[in-house]
Amino acid sequence: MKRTLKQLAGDLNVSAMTVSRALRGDVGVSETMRQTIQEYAREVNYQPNLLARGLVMQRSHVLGVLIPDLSDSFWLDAVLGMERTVRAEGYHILLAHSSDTAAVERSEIGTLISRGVDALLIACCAPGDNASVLADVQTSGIPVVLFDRHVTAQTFSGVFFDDFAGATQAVEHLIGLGRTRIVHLAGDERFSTSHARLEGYRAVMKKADLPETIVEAGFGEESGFRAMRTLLDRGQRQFDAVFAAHDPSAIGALRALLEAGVSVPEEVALVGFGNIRCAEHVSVPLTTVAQSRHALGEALARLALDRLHHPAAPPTEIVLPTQLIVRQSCGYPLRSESSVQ
Amino acid sequence: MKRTLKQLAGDLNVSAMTVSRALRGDVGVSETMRQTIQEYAREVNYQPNLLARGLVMQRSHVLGVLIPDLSDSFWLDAVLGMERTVRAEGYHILLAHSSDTAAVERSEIGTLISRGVDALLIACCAPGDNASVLADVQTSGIPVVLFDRHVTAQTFSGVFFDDFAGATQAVEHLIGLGRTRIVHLAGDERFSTSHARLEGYRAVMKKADLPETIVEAGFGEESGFRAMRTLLDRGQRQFDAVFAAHDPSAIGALRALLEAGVSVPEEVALVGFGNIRCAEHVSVPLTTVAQSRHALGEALARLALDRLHHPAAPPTEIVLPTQLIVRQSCGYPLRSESSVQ
DNA sequence: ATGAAAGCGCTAACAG
DNA sequence: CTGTTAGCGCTTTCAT
Repeated sequence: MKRTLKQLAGDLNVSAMTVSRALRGDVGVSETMRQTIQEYAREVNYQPNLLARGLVMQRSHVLGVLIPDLSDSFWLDAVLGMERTVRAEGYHILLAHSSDTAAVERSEIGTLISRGVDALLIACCAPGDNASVLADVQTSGIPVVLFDRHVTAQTFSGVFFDDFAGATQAVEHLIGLGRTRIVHLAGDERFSTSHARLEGYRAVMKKADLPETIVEAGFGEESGFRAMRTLLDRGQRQFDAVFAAHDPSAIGALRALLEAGVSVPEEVALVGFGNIRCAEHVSVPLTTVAQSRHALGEALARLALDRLHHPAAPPTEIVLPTQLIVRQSCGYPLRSESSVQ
Repeated sequence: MKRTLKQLAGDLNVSAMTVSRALRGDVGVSETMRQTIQEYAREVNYQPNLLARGLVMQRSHVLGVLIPDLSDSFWLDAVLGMERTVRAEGYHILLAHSSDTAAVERSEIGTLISRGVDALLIACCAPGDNASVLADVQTSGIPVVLFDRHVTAQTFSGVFFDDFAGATQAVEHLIGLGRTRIVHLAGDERFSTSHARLEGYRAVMKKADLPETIVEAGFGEESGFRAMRTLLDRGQRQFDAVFAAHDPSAIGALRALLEAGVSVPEEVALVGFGNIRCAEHVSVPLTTVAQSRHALGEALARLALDRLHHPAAPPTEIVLPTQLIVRQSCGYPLRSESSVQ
């Protein structure tokens, strides 16, 4: 049976207010009374109704997190970081996902607001379409903080990786290993991350006075595979290295290369971006640019909580560094990672 | 500014009730009135307060899902299946995770209840410790449905895979390929899944009159690696096949085998369980027992919704089949999977 | 230190 | 078809 505060009060012959105060550790209750009430509450396994509390307090202690895709561990790892951070402060996370669809994103934003979230933490899948919606939310008094993907049309607070620097690091590494004809498998340019990685590649190639080859290769393994097949089908191979904007497309490209009899890294060096779990397991362990997803989540959660307490603070962007993880696919001297010790 | 029903009513000079009815498409509102109200609501971007609605209706249209671990894509895929299924019926999911800790699990159950979830969908991480808590929840009128892991002490409704049959399939396949000295890398026996897989192995081995070798190898890659190292360190190798209760431990074992110079599948055949994403990417693509995670989620969601509408229905267990995915690690004639088309 | 009254935003039940 | 009253479970404010 679900018990209410009033029932407890009735059982103990005190007022609901006294029970409420005792249970929350509020002042104005005698020590003995508090003891009695808390003990009884535990005994009957009383659970406060947080909907009711949220209604009257106008604060649910729930943060709404909206990500593009539940099946991408990148987002989940970030959410895990947020979760750990906010749990310590008594907040919970209501997780929603947009399936990378602008309309769904809009409707999910609405639902989260409806459910009374205190702030909205969002990796926006449709920066173009939904910027104004986010602005509305912000205006209505609910803090909005962005992560990983920028929304250019407006200024929001957020936490992002230095995708540009990560890309330059990767490409410079390839050049340092003597590669000169480097292809970039670009992601979807509508996302700031893909765009920044592309720009990083271009900046380094330009500075080194090397010719740029850019192929749109999306996010996935299949599109990476197809992009590489297209490149290979052009006849005489005209590249000795590949920098992919996303690990899955790097892995797809790797498969296409190996199937075509091209040796990696001897003939073609390969670097990805993201350090997904499979990256170290694929047939040629993948060199890649790693991002600390937990750090992303933690920083974002802190930013959101800060905005909750200081709603008037100016928009703040936090930029997190990336790290190049060198494995075999880029042509480093071969050494087994797991043979350490 | 967040608007309320009453404000809308004031703006339009009608009663709150009329607005409420119009917005929910309830009967008893003239067509023109409905039009006017809906239009105005859209214009001012009204979002109903679902906390308030939930409070009065005693039904939040939120299902609480509790999983052991957010970073395991197995659970997330199942949640995705649930999400798709319940969204169509206007329900949302409040996701919580226990970090595989009994105490956290208990407290999360409490929080979910506090947040007014209509049902609890749980993959219990501590079947022993928390069975009574779940029973209490059930008694309090909130349907409890289990998934993947059984809780033996009580009878609950739930959806499970046929782990026993999956294991027999795997072991029989190895025997069919001529292997006779088959080792089982067992998971944690406290979980019904690990236990069922072990029993499946034992049943087949017993029936075939083959000697059993069982090694505890936990869930992870590292523990699988160590278990295999221990086996190999015993000197003369005494097995020609390995059936691991979990893919990660199979992958760890694979690494140990290859590092020790044992060829897979020639000298030792290997079968895992779970078909994790990396399974097909590892250096020797892994034969494994696959589970349809989305099917799990969908079946569970349906079961939960059904229990919501028929609270008195007797406990029902749904058992889902598994499927053996044959790749190279078990010694099937080598053929590239990806060369199709 | 304790209690009574009022109301958060919404809907069920009844009235007109 | 529309409005009024009451109350979901809780907390704030003001009494006592």
